[in-house]
Amino acid sequence: MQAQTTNAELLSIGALEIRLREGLLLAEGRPVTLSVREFDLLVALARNAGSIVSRQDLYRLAWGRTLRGGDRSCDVYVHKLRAKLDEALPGVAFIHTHVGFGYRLDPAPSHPFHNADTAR
Amino acid sequence: MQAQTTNAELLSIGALEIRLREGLLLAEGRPVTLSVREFDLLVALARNAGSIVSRQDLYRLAWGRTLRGGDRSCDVYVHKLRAKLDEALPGVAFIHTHVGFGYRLDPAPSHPFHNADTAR
DNA sequence: CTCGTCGTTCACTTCCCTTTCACAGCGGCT
DNA sequence: AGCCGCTGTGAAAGGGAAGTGAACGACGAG
Repeated sequence: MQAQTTNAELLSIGALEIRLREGLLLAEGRPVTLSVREFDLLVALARNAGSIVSRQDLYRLAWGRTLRGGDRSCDVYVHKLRAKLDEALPGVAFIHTHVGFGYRLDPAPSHPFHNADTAR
Repeated sequence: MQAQTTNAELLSIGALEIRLREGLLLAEGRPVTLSVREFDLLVALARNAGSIVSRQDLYRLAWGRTLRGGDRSCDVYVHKLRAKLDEALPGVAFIHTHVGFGYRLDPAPSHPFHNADTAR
């Protein structure tokens, strides 16, 4: 269910390859530049891929301390991470928001249908 | 008749899998996005699957307070939940109405007959 | 010193959730 | 038929949660 064994040195999520030792992310083989926080956040999500992770848990996993009330850094970094992932792999939604619960990492096509540019 | 032990971490109703800790619902393995209220309502129904649960009890279980007379929020959320479940698993009726008594969760094929494409 | 990156926080916007209202449909009862 | 209670359903309103751009200070490289 997880992406890999907990202490593996490699996590694979869809077209993403996370090399833990090196702190390196590959998207379809192409390297993606992430900051330390961004990388830690991605790892925290990837280790629980398919499951919803609360902000509390995310913060504890990626930052190593407890989330204080009103702290939005989690959201900000999810945004940064999304931007980089979307740039690396447009059309694939990786991070899904579950309002009131948290975030979930899971590769899925962005907006398959419902597009229809029947123009107007 | 229940879906599982009361304090299990997982409830299974037909093709539905409810992950209590995460607040996540899976329909045939596919994640379904629910709001907090919708999820709590589903859990309340699922914990009593097969039995009729009164609005009073449903409200107390899902909202945590007592239902005031004239409050329709219960009905409204049953409707929302039905919509999402039907979208996730068309052709399966999960929530059944028992007029004057309450609602009952129980997976069943919806309207096996009643073919009706008499056109028009 | 100067520049650029990073992490954090703030302010503002946008979207979603919840509640409530209003009306329609359906039985049952008189 | 007409009345009435119960449920289904769409939509408006308000509040709260998440998205987003930018400022600020810290830090390391050059």
